[in-house]
Amino acid sequence: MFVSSTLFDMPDPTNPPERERTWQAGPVRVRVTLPKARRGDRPEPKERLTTERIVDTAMALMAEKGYDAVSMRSLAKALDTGPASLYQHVANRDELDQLVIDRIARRLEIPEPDPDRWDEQLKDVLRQMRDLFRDHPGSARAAMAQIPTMEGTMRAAEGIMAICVAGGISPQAAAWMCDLASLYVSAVGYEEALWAQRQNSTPAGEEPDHEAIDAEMVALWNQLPPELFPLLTRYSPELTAGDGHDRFEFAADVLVAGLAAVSEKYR
Amino acid sequence: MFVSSTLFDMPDPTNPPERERTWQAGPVRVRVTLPKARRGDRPEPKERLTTERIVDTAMALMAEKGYDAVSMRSLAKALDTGPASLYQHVANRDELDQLVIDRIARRLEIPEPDPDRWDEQLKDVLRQMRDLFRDHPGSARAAMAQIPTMEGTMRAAEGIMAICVAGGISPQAAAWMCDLASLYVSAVGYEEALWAQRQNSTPAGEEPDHEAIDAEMVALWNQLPPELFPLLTRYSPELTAGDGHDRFEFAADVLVAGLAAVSEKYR
DNA sequence: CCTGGGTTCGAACGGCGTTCGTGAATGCGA
DNA sequence: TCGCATTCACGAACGCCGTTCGAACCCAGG
Repeated sequence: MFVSSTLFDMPDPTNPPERERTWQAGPVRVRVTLPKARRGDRPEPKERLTTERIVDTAMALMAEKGYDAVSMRSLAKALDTGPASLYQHVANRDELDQLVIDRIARRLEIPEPDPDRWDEQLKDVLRQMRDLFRDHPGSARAAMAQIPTMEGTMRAAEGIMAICVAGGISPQAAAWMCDLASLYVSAVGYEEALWAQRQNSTPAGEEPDHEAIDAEMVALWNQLPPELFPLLTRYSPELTAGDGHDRFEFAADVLVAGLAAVSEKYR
Repeated sequence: MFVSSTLFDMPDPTNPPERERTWQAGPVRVRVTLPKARRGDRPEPKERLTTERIVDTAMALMAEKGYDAVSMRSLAKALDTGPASLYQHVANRDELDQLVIDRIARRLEIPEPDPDRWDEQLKDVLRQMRDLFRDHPGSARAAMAQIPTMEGTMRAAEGIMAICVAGGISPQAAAWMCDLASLYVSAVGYEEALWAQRQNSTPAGEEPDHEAIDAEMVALWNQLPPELFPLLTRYSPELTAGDGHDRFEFAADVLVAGLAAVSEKYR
C-alpha cells in the first residue's frame, strides 16, 4: 500500500555548523515515509515521533500561545497523538523544559573576547540573552523552572567567563558573575512573561505588547497612598520612568560597573 | 446547647504595633464561640473562616512542606473544610500568594537612613529580604509567581529608595534599583527553593540543607567535557567556590558598587 | 514465517483550580 | 422574640494537569 520507508542519519537541523561534537545526544535518526500519491483519504502513516519533533513542536506552541499552553496533553494533540506517546522520548515535563531552553541557549553568539571592549561585550551578551527569551515567549518561564545544567546553558557561562577574564576581571569575580548575570536575565524574562500573560492572556498570538504592560505598571504606582509611602509618591515619576528596555540597560550598567569595581576584592 | 456567642473587634494580630492605618483591609472581626464544657463528643462548632486564618495556615503549610504542598485543596483540608469555602475569603490562588508574600514582606525592618553608611544599609536590606525568603520556604516561589503590587512589597521599595536617596544616589538610579534589587533577591530565593525541592523532596520538614545543595552543584560542574568548555573546566574551582551565602554577598557588593558607579549617569 | 524488543496510544489514576447550588447560620428590623 | 434577607460553608462536579499501565502494533533478526 505504501512504498517502503528509508532510514538514514541526518545532521542535527537546529544548528548545522555546530557539528564537531555530540555531547548531549547521538545522531538524529529520521525516518521518512513517502506516501503513495493520491491515497489521500486513507490515514497517512504518521511520521515517527522523535525527541527533535517533540521539542520543535513544544517551542512552536510556546511561541504561539505561551508557556502555559504547552502541556503534555496539548503537545501530544499538536503532534496528533496521545500524551503517553511522548514519554517514550522525553522523561517528563522537566526534561522537556530543559531540552527547550537548551536548544534556545545554543543560539547565543559569543563574541571573540576583546580586552578593550569587555564591558560592552558583556552587556551585549546580556542583551542577547534577553532577546532570546523575548523571541521565544515562555522560554524564560521554562528556564526559571529548572536548574541550568545542560550544554546550551553552559555556553552562556563559558562566554561570560571568557569576556570577563579577557577584560582583566579576577577569575573568582568572573565566575560568580556568570551566576548573577544569568539569574538576573532569566528573572527579567520570567517577569515579562508573567505580565504578558496576565494583562491580556494574549489570545491570538499577538506579541506581548510591552508598552501596554508598562502603562499598566504606571497606573498601579500612581494610586499609592502618599502617607504610607512618601518616597514612592514623591519619586513616582522616576519609579515609573522608562520602559523595560531602559530598565534593562540600567541593570546591565550596574552589573558591569559593579563587577569592575569589586573584581579586586574577590581576587 | 451552646452559650451565645460574642462578637468584637480585635486588632490585626500579625503586627500589633502597626495599627495607625488600615490601608489594605478593615478591622478583623473574630467571632468566639464558647462551647459548653464536657459536650466533647458533639462536633465542636468550627471556628469561623477568615482571610487571616487562611493565610496563617497557608504559611504554616508552606513552611512545613514547601510551596507545592499548598493547594487550595490541601489548604482546605488543613482547615478542616472543603476547597469551595476558601473562595469566600480569597479570590483565587493568585491572591492567596499575594497575601502570603505581603504578610512576609511586612516583617522587613527598614533602618533609619544614615548617609554615611548607605551602602552597608542597602546590603543589609537585601540580606534581610533573602533571610525572609529563607525563613519562609516556598515564599520566594510565591513572590516570583506574581507581580508585586501590595503593601508589604511596597515597603521594601520605600526603604530602598530612602536609603539610596540619603546616600546621594540619583533618584532615577535609586528608583530603578528598587526593581533590580527585589527582582534579584526573589530570583535567588526561587532558585534556592527549586534546588531544595528537587534534591530531596524534603519529606519530614527538615530544613533545606544548603550544604548538600552546594555539593550537588559542584559535582555537576566537575563532569563537564573540557574540550567544549575550556574556561569552565579551567576555572571550575572558582566556579564552584563558595556557598550560597558567599555568592549572595558578592552579588550584593556588585549591585551596590555598581549603583554608586552609574548613579550620575542616570541623574 | 516466527519471535521478541521497541513504539504507539487509549484509558485510567490522582491531583489541581474553580464554579455551582444547596442548605445552614447570622444579624437586623419589627 | 420572631421572621427574613443576607452571608457563609461546603459537597459535588467540571475540565484541566502529569504520569502510568497494558494491550496492540510494527519491524528487524533469526
